[in-house]
Amino acid sequence: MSAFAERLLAWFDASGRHDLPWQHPRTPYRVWVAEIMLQQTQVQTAIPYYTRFLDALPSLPDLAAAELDRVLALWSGLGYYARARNLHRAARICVERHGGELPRDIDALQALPGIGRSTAGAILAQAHGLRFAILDGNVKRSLARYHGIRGWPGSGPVEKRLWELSESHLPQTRLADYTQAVMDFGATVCTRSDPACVLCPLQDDCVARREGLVDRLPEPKPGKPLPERRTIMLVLRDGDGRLLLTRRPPTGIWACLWSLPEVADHDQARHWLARHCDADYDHAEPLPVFEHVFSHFRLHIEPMLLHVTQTRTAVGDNPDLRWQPLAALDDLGLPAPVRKLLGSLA
DNA sequence: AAATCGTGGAC
DNA sequence: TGTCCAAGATT
Repeated sequence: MSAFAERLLAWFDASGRHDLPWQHPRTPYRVWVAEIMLQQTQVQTAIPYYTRFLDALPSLPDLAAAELDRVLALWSGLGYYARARNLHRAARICVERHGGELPRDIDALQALPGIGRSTAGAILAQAHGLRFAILDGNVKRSLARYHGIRGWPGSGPVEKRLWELSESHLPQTRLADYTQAVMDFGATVCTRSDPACVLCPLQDDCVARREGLVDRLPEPKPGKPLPERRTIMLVLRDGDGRLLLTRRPPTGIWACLWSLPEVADHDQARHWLARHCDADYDHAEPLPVFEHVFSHFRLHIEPMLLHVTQTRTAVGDNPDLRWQPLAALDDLGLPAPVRKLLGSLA
């Protein structure tokens, strides 16, 4: 076994995390949901969502049988909602083609929507003890430092090299513990800023440590300026404390979530109101403008509050439009800033 | 290969 | 405050 794996396993036994929710019991379904939920998401952020999700949908068949709206409601606030849609779709595929279980075959696993190479490896190693590597942000950072790898880890050639290194360190046994160990190590010792090199079990062989490059590796992603966009959100309220929501299209930002009607300008707002509820836009009350920042653009949101009486006209028989009681917003998947905005109305 | 896809933590 | 980026995948 490589010194890398041997020392990490010893470190894990003494200092790793052994009480994370998905470790007890460590079933394939529970590991799978955790791995998807933890993509691009910190452990601390995911845990409350995870416990709520497993409480509501404790098994894969439960997930497959659930409505997508319910799954998105459980995911609401976590972001990257394609993860929830793919999780739901993959569960139904498992019920149809794999006997209601997650396949153990790496190719069948990776063929499921939302499961890439690293997530497939993490599931097989943690749930079944199989000998597959992972390459998440923790492992990329740790290996870039340990081996002194230059370049941004997200670039093609560097990522290819890191995959080779990750596989080269795999032990022959204890794959579940080892996989948890490398992630714990990156999250708690070999951290992005101010890593605990003094406590590091790998410090004697770490190239970055030896050459004084710890704070320069891994190299950062080339930055780009954030484009700015603006939108007007219509907050339509009826006399019974209900709000008019619209289901967003199946592609693009916040796909399939329920949100407020959006228009580009005040002229479009008048047209929208004339078509749906004949409310008087001149009586609209501008609420405070606020910003919401995505990974790839910044959105300026201008909410306009209106009181509506012609509620029947507004909905018609459009299934993507509904009046939702303020007290029942938890039943639907809403974008985080929309949930916050509507929550402050009460 | 580069864009797209959320939100919040941490410095 | 702005900036980076976190248990990445998909197109």
